[in-house]
Amino acid sequence: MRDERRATLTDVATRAGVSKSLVSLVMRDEPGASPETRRRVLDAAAALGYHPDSRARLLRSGRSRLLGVVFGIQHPFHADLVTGLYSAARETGYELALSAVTPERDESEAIRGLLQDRCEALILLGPESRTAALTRLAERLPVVVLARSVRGPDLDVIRTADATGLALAVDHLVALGHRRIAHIDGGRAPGAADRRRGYRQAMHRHGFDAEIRIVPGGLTEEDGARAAEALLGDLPTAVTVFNDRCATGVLDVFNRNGIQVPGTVSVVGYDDSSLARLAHINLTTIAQDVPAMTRQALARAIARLEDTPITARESIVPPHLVIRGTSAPPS
Amino acid sequence: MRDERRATLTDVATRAGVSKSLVSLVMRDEPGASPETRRRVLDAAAALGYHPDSRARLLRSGRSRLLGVVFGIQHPFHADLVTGLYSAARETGYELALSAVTPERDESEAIRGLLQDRCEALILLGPESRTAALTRLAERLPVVVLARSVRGPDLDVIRTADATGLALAVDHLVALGHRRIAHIDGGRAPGAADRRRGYRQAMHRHGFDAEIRIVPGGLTEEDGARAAEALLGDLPTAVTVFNDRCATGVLDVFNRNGIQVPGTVSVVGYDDSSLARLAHINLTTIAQDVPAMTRQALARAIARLEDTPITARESIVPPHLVIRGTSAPPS
DNA sequence: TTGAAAGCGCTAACAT
DNA sequence: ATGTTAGCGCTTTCAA
Repeated sequence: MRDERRATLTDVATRAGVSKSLVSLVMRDEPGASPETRRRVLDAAAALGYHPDSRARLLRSGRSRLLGVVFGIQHPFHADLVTGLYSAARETGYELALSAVTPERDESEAIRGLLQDRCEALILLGPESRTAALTRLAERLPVVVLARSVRGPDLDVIRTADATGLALAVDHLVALGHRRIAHIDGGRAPGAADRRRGYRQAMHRHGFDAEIRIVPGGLTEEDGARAAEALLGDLPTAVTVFNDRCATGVLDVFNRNGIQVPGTVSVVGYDDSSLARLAHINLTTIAQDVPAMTRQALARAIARLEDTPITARESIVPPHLVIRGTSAPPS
Repeated sequence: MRDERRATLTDVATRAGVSKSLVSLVMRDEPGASPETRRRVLDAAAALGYHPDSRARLLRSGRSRLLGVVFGIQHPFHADLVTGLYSAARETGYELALSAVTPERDESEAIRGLLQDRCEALILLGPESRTAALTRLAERLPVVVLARSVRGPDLDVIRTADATGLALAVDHLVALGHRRIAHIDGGRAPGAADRRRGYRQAMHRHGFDAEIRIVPGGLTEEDGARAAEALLGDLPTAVTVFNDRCATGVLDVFNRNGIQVPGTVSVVGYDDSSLARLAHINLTTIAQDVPAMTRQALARAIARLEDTPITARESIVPPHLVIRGTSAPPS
């Protein structure tokens, strides 16, 4: 069974008693074949279990219609973005080729794989590569950077207004009556600098310069746990955290130490990842607009490929606050 | 820059002043070209920035050397498996093609994509498809099922001895002095039935039939949290949980309710996912041998493709216990 | 509406 | 050691 050669276009043509060209047209849903022929071809194809060979197709047409996506497999928010990208790719005529960054497979390797697959454009999720490397890459093919802020001549960037996001968090907490608000940051992670700045500016705007307190954090639960421990000696009444994953580490340490959330300390995360939505976490957080971001990323990549004129290289998507159970007035 | 046509084999041949065949040989590192020619070709290729076109190559050679991998993008343990698969694929001469299952993209769609890419074999991580569908698929190409137990004529299965895993967990707890040990199960998830059975058998073996208590759980933090709440009214002294993710939900609810872990209740997870290893979670768990499983999965797929004789269709990898901080003698 | 022929970039079989 | 030829499965002229 497995050894039967796959059916080819020629097989279908023979069986349907027409030329290859006609079969080609029909398979691509192009006009130019009579309804009668169309039906015959379709029948023959079905009977033979024919599936077009994308490689040959692409080889001939000189295009792959493949968009490469580089993502961090350990990163929950990237999972959300990939989910969005798949949805956005529907009906565009382009396919996604995934390439994961793992602890043992770095970004350049992930990118190399996609280039070899002849992807026409690349979408990079929170890439760690240096700006110079990204710029060089963008000389070869369109590159869309998602969820990281970079400036490069040929780079398209779709990102959240991260500073605004943190301002929303601080404003929310201030509105609740907080003023001793700390920030657990993301270190050198993409977006961390902007979020730090947003926090600082918002605190300043409210006249709480004296309360500004930035604790070194990171992107993982572990980083959050460590940061929370550092906070234990001198608790603020509220904490904004770099991301949801880090925030769960914070919550965990607070729980273990009998610190009520939001009773004693309020916690606000960032990303609105699936983590935050879990009933027992129920984290107040800043939501990045994943559908908008992924739709735009795809649209941008395709526009570059099809030479559609584009004005802005950078697109900044506004975030919004999602109030859940970890924020309340100070006691 | 971007518009320059990519260099082809012919370009390199012209530039090096040799035939295409020679270039082809050199690029594939095959013997049959003089060192002098080899150098000239390599120089020319470098000068032109030539990269072989894998599609054309594969079209011609009739093979894609592509192994399709279907995984759940929201599933932390799958992330570990994919990481292992990438490492295992190094130096095999085969490449991995990833296809994700997302909330909006089901398994059959993920598989369809890979088939269209002309993958030669498929590796499915904890597939949800029905046995009949998997069997039908296996008629078309070699299929290796990872981390799920299925029986089908042409299916290769690599999985952990899940019943043994739960026996290890129960034995460990019994050795510590526990006898009121509950199990939060995984419902209909892959592996759940075996783990339930392992729990039941181990309890029976220790003569604790009267203490057998199975609580409906699931794969997510949420499921774990719900199950833990169900337990609150009548706490056992120890709980074995379907997987680590679910166990973190359990831990969280216990923390919130002031229940000491492991003081009041011991908790043992399953998977040894990156989650369990986090310092602040520090979960005692059953480790699946990811390197062994992924190495075997790859080897099996390749063996099928190369008609290497294989005796067993099913390979059962032994798990082992990883003792961390969530298990201790009952108080 | 249909078909014949050329060729995408490459490898394989066969010459030399 | 090197070159020539044919053709993988498809799309794309172009002609009928």
